[in-house]
Amino acid sequence: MEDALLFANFSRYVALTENEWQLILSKSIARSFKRGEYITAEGEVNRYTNFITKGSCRTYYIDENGQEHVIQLAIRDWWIGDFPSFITQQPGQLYTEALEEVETISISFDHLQQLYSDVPKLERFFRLITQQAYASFQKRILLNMGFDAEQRYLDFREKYPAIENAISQKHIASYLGMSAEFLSKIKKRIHLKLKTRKDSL
Amino acid sequence: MEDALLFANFSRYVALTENEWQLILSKSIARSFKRGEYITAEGEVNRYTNFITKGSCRTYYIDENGQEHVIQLAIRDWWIGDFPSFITQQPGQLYTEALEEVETISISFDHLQQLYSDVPKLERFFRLITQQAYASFQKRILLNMGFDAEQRYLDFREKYPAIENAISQKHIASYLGMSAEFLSKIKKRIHLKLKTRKDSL
DNA sequence: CGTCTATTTGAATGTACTCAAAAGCGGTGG
DNA sequence: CCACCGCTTTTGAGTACATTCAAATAGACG
Repeated sequence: MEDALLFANFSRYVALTENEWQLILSKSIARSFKRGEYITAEGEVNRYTNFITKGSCRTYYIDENGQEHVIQLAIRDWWIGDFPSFITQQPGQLYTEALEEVETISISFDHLQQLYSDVPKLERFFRLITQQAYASFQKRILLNMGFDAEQRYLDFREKYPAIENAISQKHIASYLGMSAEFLSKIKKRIHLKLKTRKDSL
Repeated sequence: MEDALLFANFSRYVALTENEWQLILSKSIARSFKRGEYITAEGEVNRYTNFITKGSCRTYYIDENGQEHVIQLAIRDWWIGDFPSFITQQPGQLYTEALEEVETISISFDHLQQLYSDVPKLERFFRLITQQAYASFQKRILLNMGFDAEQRYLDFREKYPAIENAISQKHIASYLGMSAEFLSKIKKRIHLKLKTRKDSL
């Protein structure tokens, strides 16, 4: 039913023929996860690349002190998973948790390799979205190094308003590399600034 | 002369025929840079993807306060450039500086697009190395969030001993997201720890 | 409605930074 | 061959941004 969303996603980079699209569909499966269930888990091989058609997830890892760190947040129309594990087909380090009822269209590693051969455009598609993801990771590193917590939050809010509404501040704070308490303090500070500005007008 | 190094680099992921290899070579050019010259610069479109055959570089950006932040360090047998600018062919934000005499084998964006069509294996190669680079960026974000400055330095030293010898501590500190002074203090602290441990044996 | 989790707030603390100055190192020219 | 210059590294003192811990409040879900 949500196939159209996936088709539109592909169409941003490649023009698939009806045959190619049907071939891809025939190798795809629908999966669904309840709130709190895991799409990937530490120590397990991530066998699927997952396109979210409904719900939201967070991908995180747990450091040696038991602390969770959110690597990625994702909502409808995004691809999600433990990418390093998927491409190497080795056990991964990341958990991907459904933050609510989640539905995906997923392609297994083996099917994807087949599809790369049968539908070369798909190889192009994944090269392009990986390059995009790489570029945005680079921007994120850049952002984490050059900017303080408040600026990082403002940038995030501007870039992903849809995520800010869908996902709890706790996870957003972790994604932004700060404590939940500190994010709360930042938001207060920003409110005060805006109010002060209005008062002085 | 250093073509063999590039061929070996390709061979890590794809098996090229002699014809394919010659085709790639015919679209490649050798470039060289003196110490201090720029391979990419802010505001310019990065027209080439560059494979380093000699020397070392750093890729950095300058934030709004005029501070430099090293995104990437690279030596012989690595690919370098302003990736986001290259893939979009839009003006970039990054400087790539030759830290000493540097030689590269470079392929222009246009030639590369042609080669993707003529040599599908090349599209596979770049998909694979981009995925690798993506995965390593992910690890870097993970590392920056979960670990303090000392642990990040120790991890770096273990992972890239060749780079630690080739490139000044100042740039390494920047790459690791800390001030040069602080890296110096960390190194002293590590020495003291080792000495103390020896003394107590 | 009650419980469980998320968010807010405050106080004390710490990690890493800035600034300034001294010491080390490498290259260049007299 | 040595002296000087510029750049990198080291060291110390003071500071700031962000954290941890604890407690109170608010919100979500059954």
